[in-house]
Amino acid sequence: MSRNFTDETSKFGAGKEDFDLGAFLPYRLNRAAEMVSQRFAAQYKARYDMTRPEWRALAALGSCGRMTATEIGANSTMHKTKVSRAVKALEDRRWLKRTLDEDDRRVEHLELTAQGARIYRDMVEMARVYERELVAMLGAGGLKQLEAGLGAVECAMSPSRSERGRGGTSN
Amino acid sequence: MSRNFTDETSKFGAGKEDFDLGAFLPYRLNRAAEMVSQRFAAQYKARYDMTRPEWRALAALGSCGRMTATEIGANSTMHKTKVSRAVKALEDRRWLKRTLDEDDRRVEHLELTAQGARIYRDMVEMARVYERELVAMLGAGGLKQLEAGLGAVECAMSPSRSERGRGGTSN
DNA sequence: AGGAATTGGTTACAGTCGTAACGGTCTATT
DNA sequence: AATAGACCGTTACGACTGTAACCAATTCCT
Repeated sequence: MSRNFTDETSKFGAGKEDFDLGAFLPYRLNRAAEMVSQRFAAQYKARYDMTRPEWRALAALGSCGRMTATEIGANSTMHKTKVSRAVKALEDRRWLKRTLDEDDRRVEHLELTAQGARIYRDMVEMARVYERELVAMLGAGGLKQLEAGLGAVECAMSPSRSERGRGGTSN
Repeated sequence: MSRNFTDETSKFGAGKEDFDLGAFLPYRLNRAAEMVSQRFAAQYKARYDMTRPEWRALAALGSCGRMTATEIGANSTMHKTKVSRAVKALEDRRWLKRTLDEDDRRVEHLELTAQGARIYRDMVEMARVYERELVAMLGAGGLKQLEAGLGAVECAMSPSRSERGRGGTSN
């Protein structure tokens, strides 16, 4: 039949094939990210019925001032289509204004409207408050370690190793 | 019209309303998690055409040996429906066997088949290799900091604060 | 005993996502 | 000048997801 993990509800008799998903880095990272960003997402979803792509696009535009869709994608690591849809949603709410480039009529410059800028400022305030809460919960030490660890990941994963699956501006 | 972020492509003239998405913790965590788990997901997707929920369920079953769908959800933090679909997919490939509980006929006990266990062992090997790669890229220091930081997040977010949006076993 | 409430698990539905294909525009090569 | 290639942005399509509703079995309470 199967093998030796039949009556034991834990993993310690098998010796070699014990694997704890809860200790697996990708899993832990995902879970932490979900928990941390879900809380915030719930806030802006409740307040503005905004999706995460929309918030990212808004944030990019708010801080950079005027960009193309491609630039938003690069800045906030979102796929083309996600950006396209988010931009359309923001435009539908009149938070965003498109302007065709005169020299190159493929690109359109995106800019927040006055109302969009108001929302952005409010969102930034929410983000700051949330981050303060987060820092309070993490403690100064935890925060420092987390930031260092994230830095290491970002550094390790960026444009390095022999990428086999292609990089790009996906998800 | 709008405001004062019209001709500056960066953020330093506004003084107060500069906000860098790239420094925002939820965003950074998400990005790191995506990068780290995407690489691995690409591997098992290519090798076994497995989705992430399927891998999580397989991992839970492989290490715990015999559980109910609800237990899998709790162990791997997945929503009911995700577990249900993943279990069905695994069953369709004959990697998984269901058995109705005699005493309580609502619950079904799930167990890997011999073939499922083989796949699991292979996947665990892949996971270990990948984690070693990861550790090599992070460096011993980065790894330690990341784990400490993740620990802080896990500790801070678990069953604590006055949850306003309900917790649960979602995504 | 018997109805209400709870639990395990599935599924219809609407929303979201990425792939791939597309239309329109620009650039390079010939 | 004309054709091939690259690029910006959109969209049809299939795959995946969570919400809510559901069925069936069990437990709780009176």
